[in-house]
Formats: sequence, C-alpha cells, structure tokens
Amino acid sequence: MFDANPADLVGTIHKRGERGDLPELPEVETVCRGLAPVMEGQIFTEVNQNRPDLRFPFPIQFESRVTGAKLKHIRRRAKYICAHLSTGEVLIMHLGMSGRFTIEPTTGELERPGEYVHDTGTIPAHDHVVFRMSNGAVVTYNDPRRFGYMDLVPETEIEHCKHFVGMGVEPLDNELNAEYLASKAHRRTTDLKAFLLDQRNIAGLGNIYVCEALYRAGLSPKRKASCLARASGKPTDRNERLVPIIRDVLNEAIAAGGSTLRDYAAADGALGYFQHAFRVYGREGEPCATANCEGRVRRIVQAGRSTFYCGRCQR
DNA sequence: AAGAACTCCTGTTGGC
DNA sequence: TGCCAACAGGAGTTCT
Repeated sequence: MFDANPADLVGTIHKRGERGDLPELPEVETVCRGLAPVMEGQIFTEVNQNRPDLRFPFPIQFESRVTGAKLKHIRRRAKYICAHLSTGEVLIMHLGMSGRFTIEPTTGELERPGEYVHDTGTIPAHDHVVFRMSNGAVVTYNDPRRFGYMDLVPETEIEHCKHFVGMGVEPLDNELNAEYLASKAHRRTTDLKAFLLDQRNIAGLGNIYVCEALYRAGLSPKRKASCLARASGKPTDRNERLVPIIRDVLNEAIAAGGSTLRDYAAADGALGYFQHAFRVYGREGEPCATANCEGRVRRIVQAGRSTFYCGRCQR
C-alpha cells in the first residue's frame, strides 16, 4: 500500500488475513512500543482526517487540536493507546478489530510538505488518519472495519473520562491478584468466560487470551464466575492458580510481539507470530495439546463469541 | 442491578 | 464460477 519497507511496518503482530489478526492487549502494547521511538518528542506538523467518523465521530476540530502539539509520552491503558500532548490533552486511540498503524519514514524526497499524495493521487482504502511528524515520519492509521476510534480528553480528567471510568485493573499490575478477583466474582452467576472478558473486572483481556488462560488453568469456560470466590469471599485455589497464568499468557505474547518488532527491524521478513503458541484458540477439532489427554478442542459460543476449550481437561 | 442480546463494520471463507 | 450467508469480535447500548 505505502510501498513501505517492511522494517517500518508496525501493527498488530500477525500477518494480515491470518487467524489471530486481532489487536488485544499484547498487540496494543507492541504497537505502543513501535510508535514510541518514532513519535515521542516530535511535533505533529500535519494531521489529515479522511472521514468524519470511525466507529464514533472524531472529536470536534480534531485536526487543529492535534496539529502543532508535541507528543510528550505514549502509553497503553487496557486496549487503548494514550498519546499525551503538550496541549494538555490526551489523544486516545483504540484499534478496534482491524486497526493498524503504518510508519513511513520520510527522508524528504518522497513527500511534498503539506500534501498527502500517493502515486494514484487518491487516498488508499481505509487510511483514515495520517499524522505527519516533525522528524519526517508519516504515521497512518488504517482500519477496514472501522471498529476503532479516536478521542481527545483533558489530561487532568483522563482517569475519569468515559473510556476509563469503572474500568478494572491492569492484568500485568500487582492490582490483579486473587483477592481482587474474588471480590469481583463473589456470587456472580455469569459464565467465567464472560466474567474475564468484562473490562470492568480486568482491563484489556480479550477473547484469545481468556481462552488460552482458561485452558492452561484447566478451568471450564462454562463455570460460573463465583467459582473464583468462597462463600466467605476469600479466593479459591483455582483463583490463585488462574491469576499468574493470565499474566504469563499476556507476557509471553508481549515478548513474541517484541521479537516481531525486532524481526521487522531486521527486515528479514521472518515474523515470530504468537499465534503459533495458541493451544486452543482457532483449533476446533484438533487434539488437545495436553500430554495424555485424549480430548479434542471444542468450539462453543458464549456471549456471542467463540470459545475454544478442551472439555476433557478443563473442568 | 445483573446479565443477556443486539449493534456497528467489511474482508474472508465455506457451502451450494 | 459465482453468489450469498456466516463469521471474526470490542465495547456501547438497549432490553429483560
């Protein structure tokens, strides 16, 4: 699309079109780490918003509120990317289902300043936002399904803004522990799967990693969430088991994403996809990966989402 | 108030 | 071969 060098592609860590092509917490973390060295400390010299909305309308005067600002710091919160601007606002970006960023480093000879020109003279399909930075980099947001969105929120209100208010703990922080989960799950009758997907409980867990964590923990996704808490409200053993597994699954994926970025930087085209480590997700009908387990991976639908699990070793 | 259902979107896939 | 339905799913909204 951009004829960009593979070394400059950042995005979700999977090949387009391959299963697992979904931005969950590890992928968002990877995108943040890819954007940071290119954008932090730079000034937005130009912003092009190519349509009035993504999933939601852009904030009013989006282009002019970002243009001229310096990007002080970029970080992840749950599945959101937060770019803190010198204007006192935070540019919040969500990748939705299919959002990705492309970075085109410009040495200056390709682009005419102030103009977004492609060899066809038209805007490539689904390139919805183009950021031009003071170091010459062109950062493009592309999102075919437009489930993503962007917003601008005052930095002083960031933790209380509509995106983050009521949101649960970060799964990689110490705030996520068995006592916390037990307090949230106590007497809850919803499915364990749906409970873990609920961002009000844990912020940033998505379908893939919930499936993988439950598999590793040997817990059935059909259990009730209340199985994580005793009648007294104290954590159960399976809760104590699950918490470190959630962290492990996410940390492994982030490590795989980091190695993917390094592979891009090496421009060798060999990508380390974490999806190769998926043990149940997308493996309907395949033999269970657990040693000596004769089961096969099953797929059911919970809360409108596919759940993959082994009915034999997940109880 | 909790929980479930519905909605948005479009590229890909599978069945006939 | 071509067409159409099903599917992917985060998260906001709307119901029961």
